[in-house]
Amino acid sequence: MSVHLYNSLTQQVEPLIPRDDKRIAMYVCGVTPYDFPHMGNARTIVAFDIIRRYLEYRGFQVMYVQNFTDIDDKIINRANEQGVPWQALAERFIAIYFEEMDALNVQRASVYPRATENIDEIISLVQALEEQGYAYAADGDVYFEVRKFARYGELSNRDINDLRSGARVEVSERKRDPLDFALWKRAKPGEPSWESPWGPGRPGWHIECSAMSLKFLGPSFDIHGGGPDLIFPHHENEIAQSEAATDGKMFARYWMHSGFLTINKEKMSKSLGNFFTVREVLQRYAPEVVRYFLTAVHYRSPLDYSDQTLDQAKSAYERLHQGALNMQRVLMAGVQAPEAAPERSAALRTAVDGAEVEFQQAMDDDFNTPRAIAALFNLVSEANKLTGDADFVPDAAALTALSDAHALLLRLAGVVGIVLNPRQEEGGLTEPLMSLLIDLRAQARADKHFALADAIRNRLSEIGVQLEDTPQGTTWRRV
RNA sequence: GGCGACGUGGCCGAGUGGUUAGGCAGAGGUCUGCAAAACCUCGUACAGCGGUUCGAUUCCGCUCGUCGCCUCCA
Repeated sequence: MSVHLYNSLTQQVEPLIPRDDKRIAMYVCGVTPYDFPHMGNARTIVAFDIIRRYLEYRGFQVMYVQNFTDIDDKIINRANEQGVPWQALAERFIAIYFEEMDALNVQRASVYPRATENIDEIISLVQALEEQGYAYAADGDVYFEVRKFARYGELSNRDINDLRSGARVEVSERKRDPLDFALWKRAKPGEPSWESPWGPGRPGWHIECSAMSLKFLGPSFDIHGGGPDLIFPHHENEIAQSEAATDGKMFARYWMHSGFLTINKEKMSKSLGNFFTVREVLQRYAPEVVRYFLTAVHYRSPLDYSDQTLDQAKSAYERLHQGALNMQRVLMAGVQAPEAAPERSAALRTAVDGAEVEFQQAMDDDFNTPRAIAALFNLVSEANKLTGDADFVPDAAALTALSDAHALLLRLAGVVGIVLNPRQEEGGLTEPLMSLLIDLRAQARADKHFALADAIRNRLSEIGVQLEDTPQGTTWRRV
């Protein structure tokens, strides 16, 4: 099987056939950096991070472009509220965006173009549309004439005549039709602006994505993604202006949209005010857990945020993490049975041999992460069955199987961005001190000084360190 | 009003025309000095009503319900 994905444009699952053999050109609408990223932003960005990672795992070379809308009403307004220059505001939140996405283990895109760095391209595109009769200037503004583009509505599956014209669309004296949208906005006094053939102004929202995707990826690039609330009008408008400007060349070949992050089953959004920022959530849950939470549900399904769903994600993540530690513990113990007993590890061997195929089949089917993760749980389960026996002493075959299982588990988890070996502080005193305490407790237990042994364990527990006695000795972890 | 998605066991969440998803929580048990971790066992779920079929949770229709888009929004 090959990679299949759901194309919003055709509303069905299709095989992914890139424009250029093993190379994939992918554009994802990024954020407007005027505030802290919220969990809804993270959901979409993580979804496309998974897609990108999996495509690379499958041997594709991915050119991944993600923009920043760094000039826009929201930025100007927020900067005015705070009394800071609009550039400084955007710069600040771009930096924060990177910090937080890094924490969620989001791989950097190939390029992060900004609207303000591509004003020339934007102006050229608007000019082209004007020359070809799709756009008209009006008093310093330039609008796209929607009714001139016959295929308008194809992505969002709408008939122009069904849209409640004027009822909820921005009404403007300068527009010929309420559906028309701004390509270029005349500058109001005091607003940031750039010189243009229509006078000083700034780009409309939609045009920047067309200009930047065409610039970096060219027409008919492979995948265009974004949040589901961008389908209409943003992506619809992108298609209209891009295809109108390129003689009808298909703009993007596959359109992909993530599902909403909801809270109490309602869409989480800034305008509803019911949002949680990534920062807030990271104060309560480890970044690996948050990443797991965002990864364990199919990217197109709604994902409900609550303490309960996060707690469940935490427990599930811990199981995977603990499973990896269990394997590692046996491998590091360096003990091997003199007698071969390959039948004991046969089940694990079978699981190891099948896991990657299961994982791939799941991911090939429109990036089905829940199924892919189930394959990881199976691996952990088989390894635990083997190492959990009190009388277990690994033979050579078992050590090989465990070593393979461990490597595979970490590698496949990594393909969907789940980190099972969180970075430990290096060069600190923690490790030697812990092993000292564990040795002292072991001695106390051997001497039947259980009160002392339990005191050590309890005091450690109070400071968030959990001791676990296993057949291979005592281990510890933070809780 | 137009368009669309969805309704799976206590919870989260895949999937399929007839065969165990997976996870969380819970109960019992094994191991352990005790605890934790781990392992074993336990839940016969697919909104309702019709239809197609030898057989439907899975296909079709209707009803009910939830949610989304139609305005800035990931």
